[in-house]
Amino acid sequence: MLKITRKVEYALIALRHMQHSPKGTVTSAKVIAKQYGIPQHLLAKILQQMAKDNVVKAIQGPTGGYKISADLHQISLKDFFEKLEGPLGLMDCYSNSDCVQMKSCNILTPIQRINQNMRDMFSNTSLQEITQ
Amino acid sequence: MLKITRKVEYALIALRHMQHSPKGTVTSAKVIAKQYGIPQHLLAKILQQMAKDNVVKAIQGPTGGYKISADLHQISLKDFFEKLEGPLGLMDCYSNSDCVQMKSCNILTPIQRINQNMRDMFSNTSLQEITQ
DNA sequence: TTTATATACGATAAATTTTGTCGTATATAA
DNA sequence: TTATATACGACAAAATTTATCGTATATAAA
Repeated sequence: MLKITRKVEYALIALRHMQHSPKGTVTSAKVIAKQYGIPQHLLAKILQQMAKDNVVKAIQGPTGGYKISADLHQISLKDFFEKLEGPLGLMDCYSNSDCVQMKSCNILTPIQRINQNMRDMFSNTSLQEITQ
Repeated sequence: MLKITRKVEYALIALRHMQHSPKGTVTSAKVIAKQYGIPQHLLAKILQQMAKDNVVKAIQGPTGGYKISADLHQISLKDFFEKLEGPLGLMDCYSNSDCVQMKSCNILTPIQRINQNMRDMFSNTSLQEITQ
């Protein structure tokens, strides 16, 4: 419980790797996958998604790869997580709302408080802080 | 990602229910299960575990059930979560440590910081605050 | 003393989510 | 033209979560 997924983990590893590469460098999914023992195809898909989200830029063809295109200071961890995994919440009822127990649920409000704390925490941390 | 499990959810619901019952009352798993639409057998097991953890006390036989036995002010959400689900960490490497990528992992330190923030947050919240 | 109702607990099954693979298409540098 | 990269949907495997089942034991009440 309360774990980040491999998807997010791999994304962070890739970002941090690129952040520490010489400026202007393009890094292929293959290189990162090998270095960190990540399934190459899987990492590629994650990088593709980040490209769609305008976090990285993809360069095709041989000598192609990815490079960071966003200002990581400007992206909160919350936004990053949500781009990759959807709405952030301790329970599904926050994003889903089709819970039949809604009416009788007695912990909605209290959980909401913790939830807000968590969201605040991730809102106040930038991607840069993680990958720097 | 970053979700609490049903197990924890059900545990909190049960605790909150008991907390709001007249003092000295014993509540059976059945009653709570029915009221909140929780699988009865499953809830029973969770309550049994909480009994082992000395959070509630079990009374056997007909008219039996459970009642809160601990001072919920004294139990942090972190301890409660960990009693039910084991060590709390954003990634498995904190509890597991048999990760082959350990050496090459580049996000261990940064993740550790977030992790600590999360643990602090849950350490500084008492069960009472949730169930009150 | 019998019966009904509760907890106790291990085994197992179902469901869901996460994680990873495969195949094919397209772009492009050499 | 070829080799190597991204693009992307479909699918499969694995892991985890969630739920069920069966049987035993305790005990209050009839």
